[in-house]
Amino acid sequence: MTNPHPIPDATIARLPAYLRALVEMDAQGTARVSSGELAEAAGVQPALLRRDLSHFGSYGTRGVGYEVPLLIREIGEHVGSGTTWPVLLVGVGNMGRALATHLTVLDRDFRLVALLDADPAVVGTRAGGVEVCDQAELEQVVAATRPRIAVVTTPAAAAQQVVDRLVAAGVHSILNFAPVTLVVPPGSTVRSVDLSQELHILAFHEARRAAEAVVEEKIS
Amino acid sequence: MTNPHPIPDATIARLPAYLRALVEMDAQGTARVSSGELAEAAGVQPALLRRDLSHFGSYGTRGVGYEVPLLIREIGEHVGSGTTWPVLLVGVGNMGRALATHLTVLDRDFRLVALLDADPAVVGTRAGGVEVCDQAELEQVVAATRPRIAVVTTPAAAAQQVVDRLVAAGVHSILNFAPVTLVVPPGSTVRSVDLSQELHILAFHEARRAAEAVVEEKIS
DNA sequence: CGCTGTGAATTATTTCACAGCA
DNA sequence: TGCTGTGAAATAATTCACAGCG
Repeated sequence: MTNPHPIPDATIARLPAYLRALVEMDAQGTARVSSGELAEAAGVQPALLRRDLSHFGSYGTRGVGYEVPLLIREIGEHVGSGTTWPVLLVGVGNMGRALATHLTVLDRDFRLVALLDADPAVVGTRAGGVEVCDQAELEQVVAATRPRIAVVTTPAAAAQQVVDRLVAAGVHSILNFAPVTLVVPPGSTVRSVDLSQELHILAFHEARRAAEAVVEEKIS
Repeated sequence: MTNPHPIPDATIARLPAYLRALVEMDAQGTARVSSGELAEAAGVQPALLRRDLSHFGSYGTRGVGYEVPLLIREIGEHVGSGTTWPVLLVGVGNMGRALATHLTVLDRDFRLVALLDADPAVVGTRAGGVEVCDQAELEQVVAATRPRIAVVTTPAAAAQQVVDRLVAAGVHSILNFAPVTLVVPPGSTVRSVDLSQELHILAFHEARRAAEAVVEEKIS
């Protein structure tokens, strides 16, 4: 019923970075890594990497390290590499178009199965090799293409409504680029990426640095 | 020297969401909010909102709540609203172009001051109202336009080198969209946004949901 | 010997719950 | 009265440090 070890969210969020580093090592012909090497490539502390992996099992050899191909397989299984996840994208503006292309070109684990937009001028055009359908037909398109993940790049005002419809239609994993805080019922997952917020966080750090520079100047 | 209260990173990361919710409320003519209302709009618990704000001072009125315009001013000051931050973008591919437009159109706190790309075919074209310069001239462009924040949308292979040059040139805040783990010296900040990683995290949750559905089926 | 896996300690973050003020 | 601000408690995440194994 409840899991023996609920895997920390923070761990899950780091798995793709480990996997990427491993794939790169594999491509360069590296057969084994120590936790120190892999941790450095992924930008974390060695102990944290070992702890993260330990949540899933024991894949290393003491005194030696990890077999790269084995670890790729194990982590890959957890983050769903190998499977090809069907993805729906809603909102084919600048950003949506760029993401559609990106997705189609760059990642073999995800396949764009449908595009939706509310603007009649955009419906019927193509992006990432897929024709844009009318957003009004969201439910039918979901039923026909059965996406497991949706990317939302609509204007902020439309996003919550779109997400509600997606969830009702059975799409429970959503990646949101619209600048709004979205709510979904438990059992569904939203992750949001927000350019403006990211920049404001950086601006906070910049402002902080500027303030410190002033203090240092006063001291000297 | 060291700060009296180091403000938690987690708090900083939430400030932009609070600010956005407040700005929306202000636009709708709401003059006051309780922590409960604002917390709901930002998708957090009321106590967490109050704790976050308390790191900066005491802006509310007991028994009443917060004055929306006052709080906008206070939070805005911390995340650098009001100032216009000059931003440089490196790597004018699909994604770079979309972000350049996005940035120019959507946010008054940030201004695109320069674009760089390594591809001679792209140099000289325009995006977001700015002409693309040669990436080889990064140092000169930085010296001339003095960006405080850089957005990196180069291919993965080029990103670390670009970041090294940016940091050396005095740009200490970087938003990375390239699919690599970047390292910067202490005193600089990188934040990374990675489509593929985000999708893999969602895939993990999807896989988990699928597994649970199977378990439930077995029980019934 | 060297590196993994992991208890224990530490640090960070969130939530509880209520005193205190407008 | 009702809501803020905040000690204290609870929870989550990370790091230390070392036993244990190949």
